[in-house]
Amino acid sequence: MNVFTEIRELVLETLAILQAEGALPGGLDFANVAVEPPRDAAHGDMATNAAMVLAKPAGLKPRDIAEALAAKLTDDARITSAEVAGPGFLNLRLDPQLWQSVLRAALAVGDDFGRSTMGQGAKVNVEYVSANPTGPLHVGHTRGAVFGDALASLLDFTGHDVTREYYINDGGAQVDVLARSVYLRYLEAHGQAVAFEDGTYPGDYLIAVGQALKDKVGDAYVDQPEDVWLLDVREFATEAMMDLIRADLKALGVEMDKFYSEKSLYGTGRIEEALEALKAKGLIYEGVLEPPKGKKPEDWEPREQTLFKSTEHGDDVDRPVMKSDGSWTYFAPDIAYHYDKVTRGFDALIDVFGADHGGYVKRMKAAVSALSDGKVPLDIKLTQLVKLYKNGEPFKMSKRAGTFVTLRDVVDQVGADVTRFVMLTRKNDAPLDFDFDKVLEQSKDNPVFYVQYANARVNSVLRKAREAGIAVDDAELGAADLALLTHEAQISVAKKVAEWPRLVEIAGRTNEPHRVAFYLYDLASELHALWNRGHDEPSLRFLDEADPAGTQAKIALARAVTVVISAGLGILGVTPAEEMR
RNA sequence: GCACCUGUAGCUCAGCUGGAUAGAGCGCUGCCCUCCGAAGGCAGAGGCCAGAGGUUCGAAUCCUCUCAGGUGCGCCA
Repeated sequence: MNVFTEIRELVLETLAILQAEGALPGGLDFANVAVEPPRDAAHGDMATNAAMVLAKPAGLKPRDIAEALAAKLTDDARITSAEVAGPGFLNLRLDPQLWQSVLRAALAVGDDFGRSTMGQGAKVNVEYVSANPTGPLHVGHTRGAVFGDALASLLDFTGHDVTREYYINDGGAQVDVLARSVYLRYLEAHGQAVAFEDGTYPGDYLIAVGQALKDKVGDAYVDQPEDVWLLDVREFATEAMMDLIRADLKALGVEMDKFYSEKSLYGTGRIEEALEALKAKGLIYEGVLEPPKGKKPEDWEPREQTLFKSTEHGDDVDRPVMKSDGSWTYFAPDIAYHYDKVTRGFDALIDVFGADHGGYVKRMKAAVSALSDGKVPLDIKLTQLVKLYKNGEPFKMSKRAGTFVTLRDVVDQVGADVTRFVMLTRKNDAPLDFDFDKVLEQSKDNPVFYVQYANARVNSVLRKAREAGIAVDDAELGAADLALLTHEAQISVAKKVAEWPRLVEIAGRTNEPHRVAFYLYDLASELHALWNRGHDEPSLRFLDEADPAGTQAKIALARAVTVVISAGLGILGVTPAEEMR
């Protein structure tokens, strides 16, 4: 249950009554009427801007509308007071039973508390990671993987039908480079001395692949020309790399619904089909592009290419789909891939790219807009760079990969849960500092720990209550007399719990899973604060063996907090900690 | 040159399709453990929300321009 939408419904109904009675003119648009938690708790439990939003179109003074609305709202049992304040805010105080019912709802539905039907089952495709199959995943991919995965979970939680998808770039020149690199390792496995020149991948991770190739084909490819082995080795190496990547993703707890191969678009008419679709709309032509300004046009020569008129759909310049030698640019299969997504019937597409692909956003949006006649929205989320630190010092290099820090380096050192949480404590479009020491620190400076600690504290109370013979299973807590929770510190925690369903919808609407992480930190903070109030006011301690009924009520509140923490961490893909070690 | 992202406390960052006196952590100052885990909590100091215009009842939030940082810009993906 979302108490904010409930009260908003009440406000809208009341406004309609005022209209029926002639106190408000008809034909008003209520879309901008909001019911929100006030910034300052002293203002009450909720506030609505209805009077201010409607004053102008209604031709009335905000305070007059607010007064009329207030008089009627207090007729509802849930509203204990309604006061007009400031420029026309209406501050509402709510019956404490409302918070009690929220807690009971949380205990009743568990991890599904806050789940929303907002998305109405819309089919959404979230494409993320999509790293080239040429090596292990590195930190940059890790952030994209964590972000995309949490976003997908968030959308699922808000009522969307989500498909998690990985696009395998196995069709371009980079997989030929991979094949040649593996071939060198293969020769090496046969005892030959090899040199890794520029344009090959020297990483250690290919040694095993070269060996595996030897095990498979023996010496059949030794000292053979490239055209004998290239296709086969490419296939073999790509498979090996995808196995590696799948294992990396698994180590992070990411599971894709679909892996889509770029290669499958070639030679099957799929690219041609997609471009025909654009051509039918008059968006494909032969032309010559202007040279880019500012950049040294050293070897620039005007060339006629096949171009996509992306400027018709918001891009800055038209983009080539075919090179001057007649082969496809990388953009062409990408168009075909997105065409495929559109024809699979998705209502919305989301691509998660690294920030270095920012220049690619407009053309991709233009392509999807053109291919779907503007019907399928494409949102592209860019994840910014991750800067690594250790002991406050910049950290780099991995023996295993040669030139970059891998996903495995990170997960092996700090664990998947910490990696995931930390990478979601920043907006996707802000750079992220990741300090190997700090993320393992056990202090409130470390949000992962802080949230997990709150969860562990509650579990500790639950254990002790059971030892004391007090019934604290969710069903029993749900039946507890929650009216005993009268202290403002307790109500404050309950209110924070009640904000969860609203927070979920905001995060889902904006495609911003980081909001969940920040909310969880706030929620944990409320719990810790209440916990420490027990020092000064023993009546606030959760466990009081002399007062089983009060204890049940207080533990019900604490348990509701962990229900939300569990639900929130579930979206982030993090396992709640039962106890700290 | 152009496009996109970013600019909020000394530092690192939140800020809910525009709302009331702009928040948190770190650091700094002072408090709180005979008491469920002090791995915590409370209080205080600290701001021209980069700058200038505009839109409106109301702007950190939307628009325009300027400044600063980052990323990218045909025959690499």
